[in-house]
Amino acid sequence: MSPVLVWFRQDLRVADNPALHAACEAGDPVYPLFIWAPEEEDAWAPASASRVWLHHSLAALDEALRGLGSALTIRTGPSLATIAAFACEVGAQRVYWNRRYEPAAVERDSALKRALADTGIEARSFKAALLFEPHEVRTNAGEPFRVFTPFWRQCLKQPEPEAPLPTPRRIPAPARRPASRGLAELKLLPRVDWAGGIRHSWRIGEAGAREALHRFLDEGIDGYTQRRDRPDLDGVSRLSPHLHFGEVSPRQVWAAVCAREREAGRMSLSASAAGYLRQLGWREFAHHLLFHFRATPARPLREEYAAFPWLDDAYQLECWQRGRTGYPIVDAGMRELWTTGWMHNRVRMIVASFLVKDLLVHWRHGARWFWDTLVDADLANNTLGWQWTAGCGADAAPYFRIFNPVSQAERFDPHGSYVRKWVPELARLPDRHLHSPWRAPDDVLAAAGVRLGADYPLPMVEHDLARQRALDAWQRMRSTRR
DNA sequence: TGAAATGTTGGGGCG
DNA sequence: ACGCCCCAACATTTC
Repeated sequence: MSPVLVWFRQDLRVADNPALHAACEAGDPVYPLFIWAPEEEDAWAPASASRVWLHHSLAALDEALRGLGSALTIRTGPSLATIAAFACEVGAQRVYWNRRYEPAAVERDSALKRALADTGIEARSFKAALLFEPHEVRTNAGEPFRVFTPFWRQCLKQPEPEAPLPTPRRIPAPARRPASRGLAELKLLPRVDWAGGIRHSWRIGEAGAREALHRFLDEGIDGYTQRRDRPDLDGVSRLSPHLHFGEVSPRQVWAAVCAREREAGRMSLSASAAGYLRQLGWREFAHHLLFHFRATPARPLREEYAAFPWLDDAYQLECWQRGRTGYPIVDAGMRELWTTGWMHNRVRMIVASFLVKDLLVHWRHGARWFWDTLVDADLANNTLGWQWTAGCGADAAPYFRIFNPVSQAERFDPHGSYVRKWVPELARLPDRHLHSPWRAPDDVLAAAGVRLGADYPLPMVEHDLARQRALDAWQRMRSTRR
């Protein structure tokens, strides 16, 4: 008998779980373990919305494990001491886990591996969260990639991602269940329950992830390239939180998309399927960048941007956070985020551009707010997204690419149904005035029951002026560099 | 995975 | 018939 610990982190699933699968192979007792150690995540411990998700996802994992004859043991950190004590307690000589790629996790895990080896415990880690390991994809010069397209081309030249592993038929259980903390003791749920919108918007856990994937394959993927930029339509997979917590693996998504294309009788991937897989590619790219450029959560990859003259007005930041900027598409997005823990990606770009360029608030404040409020908050994706918007990251939008919140709204929410859903006080405005109510004639506003400045704010900045101000600030940064 | 400013072209109205 | 202007449509440049 050689018991083995399986340390769960961001891989809260039983299907296609390499660490769990390997642990079950020999028939020795398996101890599924989760350790709550937020202080080990540097400044990026799971925040409010993520904790809600984590709570329910752990409950779902425990249930799935029980269905397989096992159960989840919950302990609190620090990780090293907890694992060492647990291994000693149950006589385990082996600890298996699936790899993470955040700087703090990488550092902690490798220290842990060494420390365990010193005490004669075998530690093995597995690839589970990504299709391609960040250190295995390199430019011809042996450097990490900084541009997405060549990165993804290189990935597609690699051997095809492995087929997903099956769920273990049974998880060998020890004779005696080890002591576990109760999930409630972790206090992941808020004391004042504001999380109803999140619970209502999602089915959290592995079964919910599978359901979302199949819904998307059945009714979403065919029109993906046409519909993916339309927040008013139901055109995206909404898999991001499930992927973040590892309730579904990118390998499973990859395999399911390819299988569906074969069923549809296609010889090669449709544009929509390829376009969707390319989005998984952005996720891979984000992890590649975070792994190789570890300071980027706090510092711009393009160092000249460290000198950018941000304004950082706390009141303006708060208007943005609360969805009271006076730009309907921005406010709709920020309110969708606050209510559901998620925002459509096109709208993320619009609100991010507004914060960083129209308000000149440092992208780190935006990144932090997203970190607190998104159920899919992911350090790699969040960092890439904000540095992309701010123009200071890898393959970033040039700084002068400034979104016009009105024309973006007119293009991507043409009938206004997205704005009407999240900014109901404007719902009765006609389409042509909905996205720019300050330009509506008084009688139109009156007929729609809107008093600007009372029912809905006036624009906090004038976009044309704000745009020019941002370009000026950028010029100033460029001249101080010399 | 922009937007605005500027330049070019070509059709039509008009004297 | 011709030159001229206007302007929309499209292309290019610039931020």
